[in-house]
Amino acid sequence: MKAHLTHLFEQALEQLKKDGLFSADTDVLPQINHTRDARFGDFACNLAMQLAKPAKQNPRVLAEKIIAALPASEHVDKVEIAGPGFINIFVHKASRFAVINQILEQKADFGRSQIGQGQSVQVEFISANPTGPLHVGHGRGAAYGAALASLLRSAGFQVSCEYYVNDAGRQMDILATSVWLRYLDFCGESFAFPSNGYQGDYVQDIAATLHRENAGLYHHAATAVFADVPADAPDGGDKELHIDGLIKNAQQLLGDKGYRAVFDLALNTVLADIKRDTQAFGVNFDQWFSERSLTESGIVEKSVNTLKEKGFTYEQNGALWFRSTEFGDEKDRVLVRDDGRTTYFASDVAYHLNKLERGFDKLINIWGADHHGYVPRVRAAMTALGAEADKLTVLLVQFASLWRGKEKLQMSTRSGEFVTLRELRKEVGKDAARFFYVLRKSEQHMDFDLELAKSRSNDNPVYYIQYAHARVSSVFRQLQARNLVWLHDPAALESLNNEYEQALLTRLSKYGNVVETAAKAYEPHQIAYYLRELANEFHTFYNAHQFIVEDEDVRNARLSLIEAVQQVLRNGLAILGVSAPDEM
RNA sequence: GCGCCCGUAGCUCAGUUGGAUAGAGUGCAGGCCUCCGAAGCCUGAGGUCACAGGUUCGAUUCCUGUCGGGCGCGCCA
Repeated sequence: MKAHLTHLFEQALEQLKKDGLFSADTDVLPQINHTRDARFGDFACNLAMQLAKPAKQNPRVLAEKIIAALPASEHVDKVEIAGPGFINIFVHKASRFAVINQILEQKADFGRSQIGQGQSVQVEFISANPTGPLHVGHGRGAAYGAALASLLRSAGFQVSCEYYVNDAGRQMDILATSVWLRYLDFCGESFAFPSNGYQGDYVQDIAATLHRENAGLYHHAATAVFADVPADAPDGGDKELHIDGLIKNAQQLLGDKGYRAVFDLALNTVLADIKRDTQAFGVNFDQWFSERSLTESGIVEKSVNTLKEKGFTYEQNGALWFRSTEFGDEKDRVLVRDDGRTTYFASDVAYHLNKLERGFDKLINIWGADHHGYVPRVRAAMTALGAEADKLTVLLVQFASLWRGKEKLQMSTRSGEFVTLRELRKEVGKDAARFFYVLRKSEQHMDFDLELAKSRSNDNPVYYIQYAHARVSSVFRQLQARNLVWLHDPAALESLNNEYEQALLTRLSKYGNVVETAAKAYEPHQIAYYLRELANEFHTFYNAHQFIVEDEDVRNARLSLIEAVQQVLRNGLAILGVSAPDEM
C-alpha cells in the first residue's frame, strides 16, 4: 500500500515538474508515512512542505496543486490537507480489510520482506572465551545476536550464525593451569592457589574428572610446581608474573602431550557447557570457528607475511608492528611479539580475511562496547590487505550492569563471582530472559536487576504479549465447546466497523513495515514494542466486545480478525526467540 | 588528556532518513468480572526532552560548546 501511494505521488511530482512549477532537477522524493493518529487518516505525505522552498510557494497552496495532479486510485477514499501542509490519505474501506486475507493466506510468511534480496550475511556473536560458563553479561549479546539473525532472515537475507572460539592464547593457558593445580589438590598436594587463577567451582569439577580418569598420571610435587616461580601479589609479588611462571612449569613438567591433554579437557568441557547453554537459550550457531585452527593451518602466518610484503610493517624492540595509523587507527599495533608468538590481533586479521574468502556479502560482528577501540585496527588491516572493509559492520552492545536490589554486582569470570546465564534462565525462564534483554536498544546502557527479574517475573511484558496469544486460542476452544465453527468469509469483513477493530486493522497493516525498518536499523527491539502495542489493542478489544456472538457474519469477521492478530503475534515472537503458548 | 556510547515522567525505557497536542511500562489515586481467561481493561495526576547557542517553514531528532554518567586508550583476549 505504501509503495502504491509513493508511486502515485511520484507521478504527481513528475506532472508538476512538467508544468514548470519548479526545476526538473529538484531531487525531492515523496515520503509516505503511517500516521500516528487516526484523525490524520491512514498515511501522510509531507511533500508539499519539502517543496515549499524550491517552489517558493506556501506549502498549503502547493498541497492543493499536488492533490490536483494526483492520479486516481481504487484504494484511496479521500485526501485532505492539514496542519502546516500535510497531505493526509484515507484508504478505502475494502483495502483496509485486505490485510486479514493476506495474513490468513501467508501465515508464518506474513511480514517477510525481500529487502535482503537473498544476500548472504554472517552474524558473529557471543564469542566469549571458553574459560568458564556464560554469565548474564553474555546474555545480552546472545539474545541480541539471535534476534537480529532471525530478523534479517525475515527481511530476506541468508544468515549464518557463528561463534568464534578463542581456544588459543594466555587466558586458556591460565585455565588449563588452574585445572591442573586443583587436580594436584585432589592428589594431596598443599599450596596456595594463585590469585590470578580461575577460581570458579567448574574448575574444581573439571579437575575432579581429570583426577578420576587419570589418578596419578599428571601428579608432580608442589615444590617442583612452584620452583623458581616469582611471588604472588598478596605476598608483595606480581600476580601476572606468578601465574606465567606456573604456566611455564606446567608445560615443562607435563610435557607437550600431557599439557595438551589437560588443556583440551578444560577447553572441551567448558565449550560443551557453552553449547548446551546457548541451545537451551534458543540460540543456535551454524559454525563454531576455532582460533587455534587458524594458527595451525598457517593462515595467520600467511596474513602477517602478506602485510609484510606489502610494506605495511616494521620491526621495533624485537616485535613486528603493523602501520595501522596509515589507515586511520590512532596507533600502530603489534602482530608478532618479541618472543615470536603472534598476537590475538594477528589471528583476528586472518579470521576476518577467512570470513570474506568464504564468500559472505556482509559481515556483522556483535561486540561488547569495551571492544570499540578495536574496530579501527581490524578495518585498517582489512583495507591494507585489499579486502572490502566496508562489508564489515560492527555492532556494539553496551554493558548490562547487574544489580541485586541496590547492590551492584561485579562480573568476573576469574574470581568466580558471577551469575551464570543458566541460573538466570532457571530463575526467570528462557522467554522472559530473551525478551527482557532485547527490549532495550543495543547501544543503550542497561540495568538488569535480578531481584526485579526474578521476584516479579509476572510483570515482565513478555507475559502480556503471550497472554494475548493464549487468549485467542482460548476463544477458539470456547467456540468449539459451543459446537460452533469459524468460517473465514472475506465478504463478512465489511462488518468490522468499530474503533477497536479499525485500530487493529491499522496496526496489522504496519507489521511488514516494522520488520523492514527494524532490519535496516538492526533493531529487533522495534518488534518487541510493536508486539506490545498490538497486544494492548487486542486486550482492549477483548474487554470491550464479545467475539462469539449470534450474528454469524460479525462472529466470523471478528474471529478472522483475532486469528490474524494471533498469527502476527506468533510471527513477531518467533523473531525474538520467544514461544507463543496456547495456554498459560 | 584523547576517542566511542548515553542523558526524555519518581523509577525503567520507546519516540520510524527532522513533522501535527512528546508516548508506554512501573509506581501512585480511583473505577470495571451473573458476560469468550482480571497474567486483563478504563480514568486521573506526573515533563524546562541535561544546559546554552546554531542550522530552517519546523529540532527530542542534525551541528558546536558546557555539565553529568558509562566504556576504551596492553607485546591481555
